[in-house]
Amino acid sequence: MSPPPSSPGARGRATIADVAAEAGVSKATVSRYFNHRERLLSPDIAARVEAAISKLAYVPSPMAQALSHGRSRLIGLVVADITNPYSVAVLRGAEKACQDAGYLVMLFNLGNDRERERAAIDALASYQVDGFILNTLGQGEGQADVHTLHGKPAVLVDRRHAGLAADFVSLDNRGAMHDACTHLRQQGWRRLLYITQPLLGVSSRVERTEAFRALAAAQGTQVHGEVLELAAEQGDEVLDQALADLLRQAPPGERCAVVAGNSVVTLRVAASVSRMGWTFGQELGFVGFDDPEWASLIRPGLSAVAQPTDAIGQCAAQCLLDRIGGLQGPARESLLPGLLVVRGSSLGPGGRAAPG
Amino acid sequence: MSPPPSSPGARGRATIADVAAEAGVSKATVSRYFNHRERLLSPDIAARVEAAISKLAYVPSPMAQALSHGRSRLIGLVVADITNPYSVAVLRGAEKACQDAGYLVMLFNLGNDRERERAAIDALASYQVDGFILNTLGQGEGQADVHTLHGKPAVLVDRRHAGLAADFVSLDNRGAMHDACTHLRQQGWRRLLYITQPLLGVSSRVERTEAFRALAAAQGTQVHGEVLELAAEQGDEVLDQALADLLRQAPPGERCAVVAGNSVVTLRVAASVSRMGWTFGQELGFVGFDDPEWASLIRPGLSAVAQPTDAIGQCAAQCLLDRIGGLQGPARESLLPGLLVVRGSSLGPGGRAAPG
DNA sequence: TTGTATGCGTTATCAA
DNA sequence: TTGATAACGCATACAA
Repeated sequence: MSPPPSSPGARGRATIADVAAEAGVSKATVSRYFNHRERLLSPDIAARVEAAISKLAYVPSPMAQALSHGRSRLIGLVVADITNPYSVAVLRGAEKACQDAGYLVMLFNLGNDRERERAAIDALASYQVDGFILNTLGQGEGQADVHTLHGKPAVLVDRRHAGLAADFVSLDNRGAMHDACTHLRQQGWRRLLYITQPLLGVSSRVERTEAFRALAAAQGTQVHGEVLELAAEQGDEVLDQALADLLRQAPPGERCAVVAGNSVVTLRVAASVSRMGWTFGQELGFVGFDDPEWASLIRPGLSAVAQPTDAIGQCAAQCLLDRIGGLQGPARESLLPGLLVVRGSSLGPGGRAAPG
Repeated sequence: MSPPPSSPGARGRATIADVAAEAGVSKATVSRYFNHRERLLSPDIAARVEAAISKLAYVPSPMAQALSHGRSRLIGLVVADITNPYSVAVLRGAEKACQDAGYLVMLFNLGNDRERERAAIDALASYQVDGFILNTLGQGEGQADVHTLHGKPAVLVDRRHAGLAADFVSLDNRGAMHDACTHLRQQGWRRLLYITQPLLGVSSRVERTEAFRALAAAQGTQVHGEVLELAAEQGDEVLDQALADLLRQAPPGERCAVVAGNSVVTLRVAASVSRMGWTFGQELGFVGFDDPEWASLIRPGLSAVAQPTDAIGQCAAQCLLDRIGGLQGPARESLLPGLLVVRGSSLGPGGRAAPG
């Protein structure tokens, strides 16, 4: 209530000097109260400092700390496309983990403009972020290399980076593809078409495609596998034609199914099937990567490999915090398992779907 | 190539002192080059400074600038629930506008925990953000008041704040509800049920509900309107029962339709209709607020009021930047119009849907 | 155990 | 027009 000595609150918040004056000690002592508490501070002094702090509602300025000590308690998060539900889901997990650890997240959305990746990292670095979480293309003009990170640790999410020896967190793409294809084969779908967005060197797309090809090859004559790269620019007729071809070229009695590389593809496939007047699980089997909220609304329910997006985000954040904490050693790799959710789209005629 | 005088790059990036030494001028001169360029700097000195800057790839430290000058070029963005697609869509527009203006966004997700609103703002403020974009509940323990904002300007998105005289940007809820209800009535749907998430004092929900009630009342005997608040905790049977009741209680020949308050509700209604074995546009008419990407996949297409989320985000950011730029005056209010997208779900038996 | 002095990178005030 | 110098808020050697 009574105005403290050095007029805090006069222009903004109380500073360490205000607290020092209020407690009748030096600024260094107040600083020590926060940083080296028990080790070197006498109880009575500590009590006085504490009283002054709570009286003035003093909170240290992270900006000033960053300038002085070098640590900002800021995490830079670069995301290729915030429109992508996957990015958002990961973002959510990562942001929560950072928050819990006392870090704040600075966001930079590339809007799928790979040329801005470098600029994004530089901008974030200029704010002295303690580390990066990167979910980007990892290609193009301003490709990131070790030097780009300004000596700060980084963790890659979902997409590997050619010249970047950083920790990596992602879905176990190979395992997930295995689960999806095995399930389809067991349900009697013999002719598989994998549809993906254009690979463009994006590691997750490449890995899934390669896993699909490897699985089809390993099945020998039992399974016939093809791959279609479908670009956003390509009209719906391209997809419609591809699906029609798939069924037409199948030998009599060989049932056809589609595996979609992500929910963007799933959406287009669902629209196409609707246009053709087909029903999933009848003319065409289906399993998609990603499990969007509307998957169960499409009759008779779309089977999907659900990604543990929240866990991926939290794991990424934890990895990074470990590194910020000083953890040394070679780049680590965390591959989290997906969860196959079986619905009607992938069941054979006599099959039964799990509830939901 | 040759090591500059004061060893830049030795420990991190070049500083203003390095540039000053390289150019043979004082730090103040270099600072002036950035802040008061043409006004008070001789051409030859400016040229020398410029050369040194590009040679050392010098970039001013925003942290140091913030400490000294008070401006951080940081925007604090508090969002109630980043899981909500609406929040993300707005976030996207806002982040882009901020980026274009040279601002970076610090993100804080409340995860629907209204008690953390205060903590969120404080945390952001401690980083000296220049302003806030708030999409929160605006209620609960740590309710925000003017003092909470630490003297920084703020803009409210989608949800008004009781004790906060800040600019406000949102969908024109009344207009959108008018469009939705008028369209339904014109198509012959006479018995309307508005389903919303629990109001909880959230202004957008309250406004839509009030608008619905007002419209129904204004229609007199032509339209019968009811409201259902559906909580996430309530089981599906509650919704199923409500829809069944709606139809059962309708006089013979009076067709029933649902208006959904947002895409969360839309999802549940679609699931319920699926469980009942109904078809939209037949047993039940439908228009929903928000136009999710899967709206056209639900047969025969879900009619919706699409929000201009991107514009809302950009408008919010621009409002805030205006204030940061010093704009005075009373709180402004920007109500952006929604776009009614008509699909099969709201058409009468003889109606024709717009393509898409 | 505590206080003094200095640096972190920048801007602003005041002289020159 | 340019240069010293003092903040900005904090942490840390170093001295006491």
